[in-house]
Amino acid sequence: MNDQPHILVVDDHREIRDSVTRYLEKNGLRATPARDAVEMDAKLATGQFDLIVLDVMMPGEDGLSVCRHLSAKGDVPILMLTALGEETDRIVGLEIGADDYLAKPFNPRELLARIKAILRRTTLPETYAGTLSGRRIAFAHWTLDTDSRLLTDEDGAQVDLTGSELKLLVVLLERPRLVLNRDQLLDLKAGRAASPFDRTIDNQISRLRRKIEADPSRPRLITTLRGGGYCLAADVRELD
Amino acid sequence: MNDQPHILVVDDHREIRDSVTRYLEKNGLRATPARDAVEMDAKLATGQFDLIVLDVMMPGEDGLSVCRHLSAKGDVPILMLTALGEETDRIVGLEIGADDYLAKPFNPRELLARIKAILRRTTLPETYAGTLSGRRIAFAHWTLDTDSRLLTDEDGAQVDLTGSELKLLVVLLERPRLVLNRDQLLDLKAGRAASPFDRTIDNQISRLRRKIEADPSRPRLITTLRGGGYCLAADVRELD
DNA sequence: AGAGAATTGTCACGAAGTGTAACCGGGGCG
DNA sequence: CGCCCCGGTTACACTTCGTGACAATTCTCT
Repeated sequence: MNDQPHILVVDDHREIRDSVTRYLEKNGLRATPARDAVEMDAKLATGQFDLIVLDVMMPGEDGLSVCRHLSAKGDVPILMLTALGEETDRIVGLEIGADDYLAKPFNPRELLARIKAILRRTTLPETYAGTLSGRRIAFAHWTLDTDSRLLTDEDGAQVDLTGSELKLLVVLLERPRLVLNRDQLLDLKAGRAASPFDRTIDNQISRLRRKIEADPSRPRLITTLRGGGYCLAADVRELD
Repeated sequence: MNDQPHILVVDDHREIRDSVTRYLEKNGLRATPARDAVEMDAKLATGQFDLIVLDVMMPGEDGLSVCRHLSAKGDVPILMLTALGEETDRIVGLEIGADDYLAKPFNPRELLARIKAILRRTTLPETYAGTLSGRRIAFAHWTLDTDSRLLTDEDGAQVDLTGSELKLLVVLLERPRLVLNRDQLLDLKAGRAASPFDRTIDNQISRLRRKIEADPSRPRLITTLRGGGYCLAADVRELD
């Protein structure tokens, strides 16, 4: 069981990425490197992170832009890195949602200190209270209301879900078209690791399909990838 | 069974190209040589690669320019080779998107070590079913929906595909009228190399034909080129 | 707190998907 | 004309999945 804070290090320079990752790990944190915005998104989708260290200057999607997106969602704190030591950049960074800022070149110990400071400020157990309350999510011909645990058809037919069916469905809905294996699903849904030959998720999927698929023997919404896992094959949009 | 990482080695010097290719293969990787940017593009189109080793100095399109294009697409990591050991080049290389850099002349073992390091970092948890999700593709008298894995006739008749039939069909649909041999098909479909006497693809083709050909004993859509491979003989258009 | 109901995890068995081997048949070439 | 190479297809083995049954756990209501 590993409940150390998990840090995602996003920087396009290998040396910085790797040395930061190693340094954080040596100091008792978990750290995962990502090369750019694309890789970052992939890792965010399949893992749980407590903080993102983000370089401002990156090819592809720029750090500032990434930061704006992330902080709009607002669920993971951000520490920005930049080569420019100018005050204006600091202001801009903090304005668009970063939680702190550090100019390159920096002392790794200072980085660590700031990471810990942010974690102290932000570690509150509201992590997934937010994801399961007061949301309405539409996908395929269904609308899900997370408060009442009720799925409503476009014809008005209603199905209610049990707690764990709801969690599993939300995990899938938050990652449409992404292939998730049983380990990841169990981790994201229940926060625990799968034991070998664990068929829990299969069963949950089976029960969920019985409720949401038109023909549960020919699933179209939740598809199976043999040897891979499961995938929500539908477009999803959040209502408010 | 071979799902070793697949490396594309791009260098205009035959000796380097070949010795690197051989060395990587001796050490348990798959490696394919390419002489220049043109050949590289061809191989990328008909194979699935996990990393590209790219020489900076090349006739035709220059390595730096190639690298910029590739990293803009951003789906295959790059290790740059250069004869110049200057720091500026290193920075430039990394800035435009290379994942690592190695100066010639280099020790093959160091190259291997760096390749493995990049692969460790970039092997994502489980990527999008990317090309397999949310698409509708029309060809001949069929329409394929990749989400539901369903082929629909113009009369409305429907056929279900299995996961691997779908993958194979999409590989073909993305390369209409191009002859693909068994190695290429297996690489593109499953990311692995064919073992000698591997009849996997023949079987998949047979199963696919049974589902999509009007007369499976006289295939019109997927034609065989004796000694060559298979070819999708139909026009394809993507719907949205 | 305890009884009963609902939910969830585990086990087991059958079904389906996929790779491998073997056999068959056709066409080209000597 | 017969051999041989190559591809088509069938059969089968092995793995992975789906799901009913039941046990364990949690929830609810008194």
